[in-house]
Amino acid sequence: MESKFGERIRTLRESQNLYLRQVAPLLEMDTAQLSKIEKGFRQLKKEQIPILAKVLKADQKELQTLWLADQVLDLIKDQPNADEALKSVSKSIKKK
Amino acid sequence: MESKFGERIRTLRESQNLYLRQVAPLLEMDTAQLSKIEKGFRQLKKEQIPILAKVLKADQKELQTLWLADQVLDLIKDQPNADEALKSVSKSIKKK
DNA sequence: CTTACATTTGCCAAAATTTGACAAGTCAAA
DNA sequence: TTTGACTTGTCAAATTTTGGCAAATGTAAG
Repeated sequence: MESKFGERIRTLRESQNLYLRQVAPLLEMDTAQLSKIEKGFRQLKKEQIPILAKVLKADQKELQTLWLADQVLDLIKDQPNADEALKSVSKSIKKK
Repeated sequence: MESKFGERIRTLRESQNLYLRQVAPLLEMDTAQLSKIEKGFRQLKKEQIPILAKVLKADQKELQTLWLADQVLDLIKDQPNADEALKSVSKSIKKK
């Protein structure tokens, strides 16, 4: 599946010697779900990012960025003209 | 709602003096749906872009790019760090 | 004002997708 | 061969998206 966000939170979790079993309940899910999230098979709800950032003592902004990049990547994968579309989007948001 | 894709196909349709009633059946939908698509309340299925490009004598690549940009824009709107996430995605796809 | 016709809007149920929960599975260490 | 961490598969529930219809709106003509 491939997920930068998932890889990152797994690294963070492991570096703090936390088990899925310990983290999952704080996000109100079971270990199976969190495992899938770390492997990129499921998405964490964006509202849960701040909670996870706190639990993992991570920078919330970093996780939000990784999370969003994963979503975008998933959307555009296999799409033609993806790079051009991205450029145009970048312009659009700068105009806001 | 705001949709570059919708605005574009409406312009194309009108410039050729076609009615929703004439175009919608070619996409196997009713006028209400196509109206919503042009106004950005609904999304055209990406598989239908080539059909529409042909009907409207438009450049398929142009429509695909507009369509994808709309999808991305919808995904990232109101998200923090959107520009940073986009940058990172651009890098990712160049590595493929 | 009435008709005609293009478009829009609102609503609801059907279809599709995502999610949550659980059970069973793998794997490594002891 | 037992234990504990993690993974995988399945299935129904929940959520989101879609399709279709009917009624509303807008506009131009008669």
